[in-house]
Amino acid sequence: MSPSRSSRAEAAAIDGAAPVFAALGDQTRLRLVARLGREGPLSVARLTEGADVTRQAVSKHLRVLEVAGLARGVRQGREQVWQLQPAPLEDARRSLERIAERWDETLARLRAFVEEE
Amino acid sequence: MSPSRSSRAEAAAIDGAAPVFAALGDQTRLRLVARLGREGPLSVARLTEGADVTRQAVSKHLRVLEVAGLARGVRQGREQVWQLQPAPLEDARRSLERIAERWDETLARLRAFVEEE
DNA sequence: ATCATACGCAACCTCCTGGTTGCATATTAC
DNA sequence: GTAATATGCAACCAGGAGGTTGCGTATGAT
Repeated sequence: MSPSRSSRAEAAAIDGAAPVFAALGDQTRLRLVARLGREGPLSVARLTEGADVTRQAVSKHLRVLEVAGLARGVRQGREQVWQLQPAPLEDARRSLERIAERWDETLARLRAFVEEE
Repeated sequence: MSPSRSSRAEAAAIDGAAPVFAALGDQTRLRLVARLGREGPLSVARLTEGADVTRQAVSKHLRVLEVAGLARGVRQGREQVWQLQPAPLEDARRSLERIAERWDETLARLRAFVEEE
């Protein structure tokens, strides 16, 4: 296994994170995610209350979240109930952690380099 | 100060996070961020090597990152050197943490509710 | 049986995004 | 001074994203 810097696996993880961030990168959608986070599984209708767009728009956004793996919807009677899928959220969070951590290392290296002059 | 659930401040934090996620939600851009994280400040030219798009495209992406507050570029002679701006990255990470945490609470509540039946 | 509710599908529209190419400009190298 | 390098600016283009409206359909309530 190659050393810590820039492994294939890490590059793949980063590429995989992009769609998740893209899914989170819309205000309406991020609000949906936040609401699902604190109010638990919710139907499309209930999610539409409080969102300032049409039910159709909400449905579309939920579909996008589903494709990104961030949420899942199941039919219950005549309503479809959506819930968060925490795994990809965690992965995304870890990606950010890695990048920030690397940046700290980089800054330390640069400082050391400058001080050698 | 209001209690922990859904404060104005938190809502604002979430809304503010969306543009950051949007900026990270593009593969080319996320790769740039990752590279800046591990290789430190880099010029546009050096960032273009290794990116599979034009220098112009890279420049545009850097501009987007700048608007989102994620990176900053300074002129040094004839080249412009870009570096990461870790604060918004941290904020975004914290937003995800909050959502995940809330989700855990929600699940716990639901489990308790179901068991009461 | 009828009515209301909750939803999906499809068409459509507008605007933004990611990308390119061409040209102009400032800086460094020779 | 001249050539090469590093970048910015502007125009342009194709496609996708977010949104709406209209309609159809399944489920639940009365």
